[in-house]
Amino acid sequence: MGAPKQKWTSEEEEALRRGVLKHGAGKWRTIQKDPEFSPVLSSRSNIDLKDKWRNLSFSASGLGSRDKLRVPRPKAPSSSPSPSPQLLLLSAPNNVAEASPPEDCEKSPQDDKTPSPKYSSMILEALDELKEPNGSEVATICNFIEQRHEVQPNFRRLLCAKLRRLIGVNKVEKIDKSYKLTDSYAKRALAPMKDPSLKKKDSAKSSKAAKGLGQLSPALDAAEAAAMKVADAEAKSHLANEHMMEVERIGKMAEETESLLELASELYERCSRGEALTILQVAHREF
DNA sequence: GTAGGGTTAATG
DNA sequence: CATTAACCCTAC
Repeated sequence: MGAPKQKWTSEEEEALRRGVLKHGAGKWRTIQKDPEFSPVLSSRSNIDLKDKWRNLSFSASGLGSRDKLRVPRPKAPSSSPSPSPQLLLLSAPNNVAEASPPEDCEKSPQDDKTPSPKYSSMILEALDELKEPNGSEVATICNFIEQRHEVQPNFRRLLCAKLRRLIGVNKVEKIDKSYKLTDSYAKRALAPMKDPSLKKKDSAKSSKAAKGLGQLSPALDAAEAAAMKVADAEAKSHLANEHMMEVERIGKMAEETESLLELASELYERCSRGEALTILQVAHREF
């Protein structure tokens, strides 16, 4: 009818963010009924909240275009004072549980009419198979999948949405125009690592080291740097005794890197919203 | 009620 | 013509 699309206003978006901070992501109905947000979100359903949060999350986690601030909001400090000073807790909506080790690696016979089952698997499979160090562009992925399975004519369009979704769960990362598997996901997906004979570790981790890192976010840079250090340390330690120690150290590093990334996301979010933070606050996590 | 897949209008 | 944001549908 007369309303093609009802775009979200800054107020609605703000209410949603605060609602999630208060009640947590997933409690859409609760947020929508909360007297604090209900006036603003009256025209939105709980599903609308969920969808909007999904878009927001993907935008936030999709690091790549940080130059473009998505805050056309006039931002009036006088009328709309900074929201809840007490919060935090909610890290980012992006790092959700990605528990799916036994991801079905179904071959999906092309003969079988598989209308909906696991396009995600095909994409991950394609990315894994292509192994492009710089990532694969959508056309490549599309082509690859088309060769293995019958897909619908509008598959390319679906693929874009699918990729975005995979990025949302940190299984895929976007580099410029291309997509590739995330380090963390690739590691667990294609590394049984079951070598009882304990072969010597190959130090072929230069795949991404030599690549240009300029377009990655600082947080990811840190992750990459940590990964490189880990790899380096791994190559250097030949002593069998030290091996275990290294493993533990690596695990710890990975942990720290992850939390650092989380922190970076939080900081970036806040800065995007116009909040000012001091180094001291950051150092003491008092924000 | 929620999560996720999928579709369509809108925009660069 | 590719991508995004809002919307819709279905399974759990």
